[in-house]
Amino acid sequence: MPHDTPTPADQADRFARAREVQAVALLEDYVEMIGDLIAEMGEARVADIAARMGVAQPTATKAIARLKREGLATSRPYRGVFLTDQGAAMAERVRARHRTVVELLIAVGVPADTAELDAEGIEHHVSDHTLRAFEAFLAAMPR
Amino acid sequence: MPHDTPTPADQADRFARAREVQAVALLEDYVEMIGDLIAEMGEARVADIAARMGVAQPTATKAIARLKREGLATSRPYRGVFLTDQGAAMAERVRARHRTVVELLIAVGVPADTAELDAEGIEHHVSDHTLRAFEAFLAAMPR
DNA sequence: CGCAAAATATAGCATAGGCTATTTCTTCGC
DNA sequence: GCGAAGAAATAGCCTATGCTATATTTTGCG
Ligand SMILES: [Mn+2]
Ligand SMILES: [Mn+2]
Ligand SMILES: [Mn+2]
Ligand SMILES: [Mn+2]
Repeated sequence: MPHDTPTPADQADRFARAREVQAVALLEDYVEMIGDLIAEMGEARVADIAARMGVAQPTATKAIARLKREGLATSRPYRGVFLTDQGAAMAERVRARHRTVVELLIAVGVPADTAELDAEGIEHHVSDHTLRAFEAFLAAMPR
Repeated sequence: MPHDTPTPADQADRFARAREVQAVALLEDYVEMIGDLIAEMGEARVADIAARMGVAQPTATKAIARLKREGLATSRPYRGVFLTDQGAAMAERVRARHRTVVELLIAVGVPADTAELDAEGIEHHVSDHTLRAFEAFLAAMPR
């Protein structure tokens, strides 16, 4: 039977899932980037975080407050930001997924710069199941 | 030169792009779905829109107000919702992209139901450039 | 018809995520 | 060591997107 129309409830579930993903996407991006900053510069300062996210400094401060609230980061006033074990684990996972998504896009013919641009949004919606499929596809690639 | 680290400004632009995409994603989903409802049922009622989006009815009403504000839909109180030419054109585009994304996912080995689930979020971040690459990849497929 | 039920709109509330302007703290150079 | 500059925090504002509770309008039926 070729592509049934999904039931309204099915479709509602899909949209709900997309909304949930969206709610954590920002946290994922911050955590990944804070990890990068610590790796590159030894510390993650609010000003650098804001610059890389392309937001105003108070916006970054507010996001960091949320990271702390959710147990992903720590910080003390006027000091840098650090990842908790949980935050570091998320950063690791998110970074690996980001790489895989970019590679998959390139593998199907997307130019590298476009792949990077689109991956920044796409990555958050790639489920574990899909990620494994991407990995298998890349592993099976000629070249 | 293998994958330079992007400059902070480059990365900021990528995040900014992802934020812009996100701002129109909801409109795209509503417009596509309103188009579906009109095609299937002859009209799009607020209650059906809310049910398919998986949100409360006032949430749908509010989203419809935004569609109207942005020139994508029309409606009169207590009557159904209609798409403007602009809204119908967006629905068409979004529906085609949705299909292509699902097909691409399936083509690289993602199970159909997972593909549908992930595509609902992914689609919005697929640029025209990437979409064309997907189409080319699918066209070149054996089978 | 005429009224109850269903559909829709409205009111009012919350959170996330943006912003600018201002205050407060830290750092650094003299 | 002190004062200016720089960094971070805070205050206060806005919009988008959710929600529940309630009012209003339309519809269908006896
Ligand atoms: Mn991202
Ligand atoms: Mn990323
Ligand atoms: Mn969607
Ligand atoms: Mn869609």
